[in-house]
Amino acid sequence: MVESNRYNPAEIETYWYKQWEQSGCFHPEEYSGIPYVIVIPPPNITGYLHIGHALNNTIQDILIRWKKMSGFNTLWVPGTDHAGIATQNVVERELMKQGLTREKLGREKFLEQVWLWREKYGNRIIEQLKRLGAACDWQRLCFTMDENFSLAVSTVFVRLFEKGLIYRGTRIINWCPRCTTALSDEEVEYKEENGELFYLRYPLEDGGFIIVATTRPETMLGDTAVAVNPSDKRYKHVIGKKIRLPFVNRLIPVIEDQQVEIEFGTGAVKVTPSHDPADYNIGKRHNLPSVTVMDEKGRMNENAGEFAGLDRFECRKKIVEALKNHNLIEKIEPYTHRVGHCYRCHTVIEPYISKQWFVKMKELAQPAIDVVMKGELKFYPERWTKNYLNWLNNIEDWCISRQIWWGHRIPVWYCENENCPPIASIQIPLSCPQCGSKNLTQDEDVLDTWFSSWLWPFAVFKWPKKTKDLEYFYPTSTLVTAQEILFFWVARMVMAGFEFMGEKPFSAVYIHGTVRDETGRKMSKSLGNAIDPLEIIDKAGADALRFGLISLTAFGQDVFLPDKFYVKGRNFLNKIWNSFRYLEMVLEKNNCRKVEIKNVETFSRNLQLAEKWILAVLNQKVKHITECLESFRFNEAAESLYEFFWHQYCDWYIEMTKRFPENDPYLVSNVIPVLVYVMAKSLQLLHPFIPFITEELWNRMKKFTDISERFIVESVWPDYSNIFNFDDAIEKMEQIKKIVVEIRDVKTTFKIPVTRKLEASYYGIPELISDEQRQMIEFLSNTTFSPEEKSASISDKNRLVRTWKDGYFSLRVEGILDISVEREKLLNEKNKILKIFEQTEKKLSSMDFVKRAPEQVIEKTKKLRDELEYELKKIEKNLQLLTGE
RNA sequence: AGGCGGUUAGCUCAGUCGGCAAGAGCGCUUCCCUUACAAGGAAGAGGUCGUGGGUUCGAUUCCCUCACCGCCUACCA
Repeated sequence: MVESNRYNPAEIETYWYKQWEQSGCFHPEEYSGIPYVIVIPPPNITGYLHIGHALNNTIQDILIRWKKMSGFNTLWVPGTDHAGIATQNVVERELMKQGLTREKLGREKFLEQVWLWREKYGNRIIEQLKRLGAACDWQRLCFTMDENFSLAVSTVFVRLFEKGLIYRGTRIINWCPRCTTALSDEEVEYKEENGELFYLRYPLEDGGFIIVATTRPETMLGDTAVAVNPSDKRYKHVIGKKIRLPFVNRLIPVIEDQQVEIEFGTGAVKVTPSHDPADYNIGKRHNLPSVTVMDEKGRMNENAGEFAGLDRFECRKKIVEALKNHNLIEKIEPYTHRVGHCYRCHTVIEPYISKQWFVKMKELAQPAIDVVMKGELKFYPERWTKNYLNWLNNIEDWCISRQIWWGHRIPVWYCENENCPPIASIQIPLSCPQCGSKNLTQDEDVLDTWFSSWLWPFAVFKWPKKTKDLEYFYPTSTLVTAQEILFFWVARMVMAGFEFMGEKPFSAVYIHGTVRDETGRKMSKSLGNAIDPLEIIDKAGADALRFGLISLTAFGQDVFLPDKFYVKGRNFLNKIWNSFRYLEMVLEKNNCRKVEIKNVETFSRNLQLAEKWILAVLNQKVKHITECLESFRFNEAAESLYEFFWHQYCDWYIEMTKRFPENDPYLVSNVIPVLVYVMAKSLQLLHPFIPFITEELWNRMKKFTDISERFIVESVWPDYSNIFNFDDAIEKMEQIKKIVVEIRDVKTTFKIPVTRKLEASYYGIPELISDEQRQMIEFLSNTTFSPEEKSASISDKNRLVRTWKDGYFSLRVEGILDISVEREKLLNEKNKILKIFEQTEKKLSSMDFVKRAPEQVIEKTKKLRDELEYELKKIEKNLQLLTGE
């Protein structure tokens, strides 16, 4: 063998990916057959491939490759998301290094910079997906800011606007003072924080105090009331009285509101309609004025009097100080509470009153609820259904305007005449339909990025154009995603699918787990706990990464990745590689030119036991693997294949075939074809999981087989076949394996190297009667067997006897045997089995059990009892033989 | 506060309909560089399946309690 005995993935992976891409084998052009379609959850253009992407895309790749091999016309549409806020932040940071800001540049120049950045880095993650092996159709690569996609976005906006489902309104929304934009409710992340609860003494106009509790004393400057619960007796006497608000000297009333909790704090709450969503509601109910005390950057504004100009947190300190000086703080308690943060920059969110665009969601949500209720759209695992429905049933309107520049500009124009209604239009309107004025200005804001991604499953096919792609590939089949974007994205896609296509966007949603580190935290760069998948690809190859990831990730379960998780995959690849080298060697030694594996008939006649056995086991695997894939149990499939290939095919079958001399007729006519056939089928079954090595080896097989497909992914997925239904062969082989293990065990017990050939004789062992079986046992246990006529005699220093069924075998050993080792071992074994035996006996002697348990179980238990009994007898006998007792 | 998930070998995880003598990989012990593979081979050790109840002939599996870990929803300032 010239080639390395270690598998080196680097070159092979690069080579094959290029071949796949150039051949266009992932690019369906025909609109025939049954389509199987996946749209990728589009990663951000700012993104790097992280381990979560690796898992997400490996799963999609497995599905696509398996379905393609199963005869579907498969399509996996890739693409990226423009990620408005995230991308704008990244580019702004770049600019900052040059001392520039977007304001200095101006909108147009700034957007030029973003596009430049996008050209340069926006496809970084796409290239990384290729390294993972993703079978995407790159010719259909899509970007949410493509011309077509933008058309889809404005079309959707205008349609919803005209339908009255989009409106503009002044409301309290989530505001990020760092990104200076509004956010939707979903874009706020709540984190538990250790803060303080301040008890403030608010002076009543006519003397005395009322004490209110707050976590945000700086907002007091915007207070317009103090509220108490109407049934709170403590405060009955102050209702309607006025409070002189410190620092700003405003007179504010004490009011009653049901919403106030009597139990919390002092039972009296300060009301700041401008800076708290709950207070906003109280304000609305009582017609309270709103006083905004901060600007868009989170700094105190002119309404904050002496505190104007201070940052909100700075102001908090200052105001607490000032309150203390005026003896207006009753007490301060430590307090943990949940604080909202911007999901893009993690700045503390400020509830803020502003004019924004909203989508009315209730009506849109209904079909998305119905389709799941009817079972026409299913979640795997099923439990997500509840989360999904719960969110949709309690849905709030969606704030879609963002005060940033990067994104789809809101397709609305305002007439110079303020009395004219806003004009929503796909094209730039030339004049105001109301007054005819040509002086129109477009809304400054852009749309939430998710307002484009919710159109993904049909916009990728160029909707609203009526394309062939759209007609044939929509609706898609399976969506593979993580739980984090169930609301952000999945639910909204379902709504959009019904609203604009009149049909669900996919019928199955597989939600996989989140990859976490060993402490249970999400892997993320900022935490510094991330495993970089690219590093692993460099080190061990994408196949190793994929295999490790998949075999550790159970159905919908989160996974804590240990840092060496890829080792299993790496070692497995090496095993496959070397077993293949062995095959090549055997073929060469036996001058095999062409093995016909396509026509099973050619080699499946007159098979001996071992060949029947491995084919039968393979046959069972084929069925099992397919079932696993159908139910998203990828880890089980991967594990099962691993076990079969390594521990059945390599450990036993290949080893067995080594007993034949070169050019043995049966070896050439049957064994080698079976070896090659099982290899080929295994490669196919493994291909969705580890595409690169299987492609390489598949192609190498063309030299000596009738394999002709260009790529393994174009071959046909193995099918269960009745021809290989050799159940009895499986049973017989298990017996043979047992004898071999028994003999090896004797060798190990006495520290005899496996390599040392032992002479042995036997009596009354049925497995040793057939030539084939005897040869296998002799070969695998490295012994020579000759029959004995008489019954067993006692073990002695040169001979060790072990019973087997009604017979025995005895091994001749040179040198001294330490009988005590064997004795101890047997005694231990005996104790262990005795316990289980007694349990089983007890079970069987119980009337209840015999009466109520199903027949099968009773049979099984009896069989177990008999087996244990036999084992015990065997050990007893072995002990006797050993000691002569 | 509610909902969901988890708790199985030293570590990371499997375990479908209740019927196992409870599995894997890594790690560990002993022996072996046997011409496919030391990223390997052979033989092993290691678990009262988080706690306490219940249902059942039988529970790691189903039900309830509690404990701890994690996640997701929620306007208690």
